Amino acid sequence: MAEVNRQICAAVEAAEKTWGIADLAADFETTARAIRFYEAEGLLTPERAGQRRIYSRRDRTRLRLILRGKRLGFSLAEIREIFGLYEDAETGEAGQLSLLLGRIAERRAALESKRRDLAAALEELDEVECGCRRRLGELTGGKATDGKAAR
Amino acid sequence: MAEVNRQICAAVEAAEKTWGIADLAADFETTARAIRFYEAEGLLTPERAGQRRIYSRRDRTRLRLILRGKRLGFSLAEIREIFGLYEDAETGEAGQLSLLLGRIAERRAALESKRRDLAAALEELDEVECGCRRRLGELTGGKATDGKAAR
DNA sequence: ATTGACGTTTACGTTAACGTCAATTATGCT
DNA sequence: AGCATAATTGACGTTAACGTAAACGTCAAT
Repeated sequence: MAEVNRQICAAVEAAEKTWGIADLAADFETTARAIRFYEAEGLLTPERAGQRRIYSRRDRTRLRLILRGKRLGFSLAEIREIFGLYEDAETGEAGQLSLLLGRIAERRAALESKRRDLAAALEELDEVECGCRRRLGELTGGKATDGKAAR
Repeated sequence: MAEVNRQICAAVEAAEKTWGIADLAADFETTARAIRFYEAEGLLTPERAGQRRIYSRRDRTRLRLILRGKRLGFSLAEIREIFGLYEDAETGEAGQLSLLLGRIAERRAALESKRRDLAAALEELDEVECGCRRRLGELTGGKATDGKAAR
């Protein structure tokens, strides 16, 4: 039994580094519950050592993509779709590949639309900050130090 | 009666253009229900003509901000907070204004973090597309090297 | 043999952001 | 005046994305 475990450990170490679910949760600042949920949604497929989940470097990459997608406002369903797209890009047949390029173009359009939204938001924030600084200058400048008359 | 209506119309036109809830829903590709919900959440405060809601240009701007925020993955609570920030920038006292600059900096950090996420996502999409095109080229163009590729 | 730390499954609870439907007004048109 | 159309309120339903709790397994160290 312990013999078998040592063999497995050796094999795993030789093959690749792995992590437990708590490690992932800590490293990515999420929870074990969330990670299991993503698995239930088909977004992660970790190995098993008996009952326990064993996460590889590939699983970590996936999780990073999931969380990034979430931060960008994508639903798990959309993220799953994107993963399918990534998958197809590697395994797809020629007939599907040109179709795939279309889906990739859609994704790109969605992302660039989001980029425009982001740029607009940043720009407006700039304006707000400018107005805020100007107002601050008026309020404090007109009281004690009367150096420059903002107008 | 028609006379009164004409007067009202004239007054309204002179003052500012307005819209009904259905107009807004159509223009922004959302629903009346959602718009009412945003109001209930304190994100919109349209005028009233008796029962009915009357939306000004300012309300439209607000709604645009709301929807953009949502597309960027912000919750309505966060959006409400941002609105409060915008509000304070105009009405705030000097003591609050420097505090406000801090909150603005936080917002900016959040947005730029999101921009990095976005850039990374676009970059990876590029890689996927490259791989996809390469594969497509191999499958349709090159059949000399069919050692393990084709079936 | 027990304890304690971690992990698992199952199941029900929760929150955000609306959708849906019903019952009422209000408005515009004829 | 009468009717269709549109808007409002209120109530309940729904979906996504987990949280939370219970009950159990496992393994190393005491």
